[in-house]
Amino acid sequence: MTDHAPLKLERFLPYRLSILSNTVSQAIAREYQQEFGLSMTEWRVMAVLARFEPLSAREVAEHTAMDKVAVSRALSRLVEAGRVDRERHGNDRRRSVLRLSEEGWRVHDAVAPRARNHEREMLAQLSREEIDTLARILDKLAPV
Amino acid sequence: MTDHAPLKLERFLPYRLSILSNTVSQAIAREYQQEFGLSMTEWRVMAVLARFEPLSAREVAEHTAMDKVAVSRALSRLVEAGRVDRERHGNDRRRSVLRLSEEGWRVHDAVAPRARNHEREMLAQLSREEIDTLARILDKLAPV
DNA sequence: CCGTTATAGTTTCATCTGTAACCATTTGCA
DNA sequence: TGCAAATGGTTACAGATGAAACTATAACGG
Repeated sequence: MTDHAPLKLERFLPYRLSILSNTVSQAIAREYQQEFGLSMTEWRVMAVLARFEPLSAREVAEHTAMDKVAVSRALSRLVEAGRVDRERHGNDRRRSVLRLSEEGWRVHDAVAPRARNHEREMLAQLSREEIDTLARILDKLAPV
Repeated sequence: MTDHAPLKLERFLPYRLSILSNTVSQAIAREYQQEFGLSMTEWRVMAVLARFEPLSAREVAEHTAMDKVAVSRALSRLVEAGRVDRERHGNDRRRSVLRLSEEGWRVHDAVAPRARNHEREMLAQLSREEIDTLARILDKLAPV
């Protein structure tokens, strides 16, 4: 047997990050799905529209770090469900002009507090100092 | 306009974690894929076998936090590729007995240092104190 | 023993995701 | 102008993923 130096997966940072992120995202996603029939991607699109509307699909993609195909699909479901209104841009007929509908706002206002709550529960396990450091780490490793 | 209190997605922790994790994982996955035709899941299975072999498929699933379906699929590709040897357990013929093949060890020994390297590059952006705190945070939020 | 229940692993199906190709429209510039 | 290149967005295809059903074997309780 030669010296194979196997990797300790459970100490390997990319692995641990992936586990944590999946655990958290799936817990949240499951809830949105069950109560509002809303996928994670759909929710991200709605959250961005709530903040910056009106936006084009491309702008939604920029804000959400999703690619344009994913955005297009999420939007077609949201428009179908009557949660987003889509118009054509007056000067550039390629662009869409996207806004939350009234129903979209209702869903947003129901989901947003729950989202915050999930984050709060997560952070409640950490000390003040750990929270600050985590924010700093994320700024360094994944600047938005 | 009523008070809609939209969510700041780019400050929302689950979102940021997901971005970071996906960025890191995809960068690594792409490399393994190109050079060894190895998916992330396959690599995880190999890493665990390297450390604990022989294992049954269920044990691999426990160590990797993957579900048994994902493990089964990864294993069938690895066995097919001659990277893992699969036998039946003597006393319990439901179980498989899994080990890296010689070829599997060769791949492992080529990939493991690269994996460590990725981690090192990532950590190089952080201070000693941030690294320690991050480890502590992960222990709290995603105990393995 | 024998029938029920549990376990190991695979297969199936429906959904999701990423990449590339595609269509329509607009822009840039010869 | 008018034609090539760029842009916004959708569609098509291929591979990945998760839940549930299924097969085979083993364990358990009367």
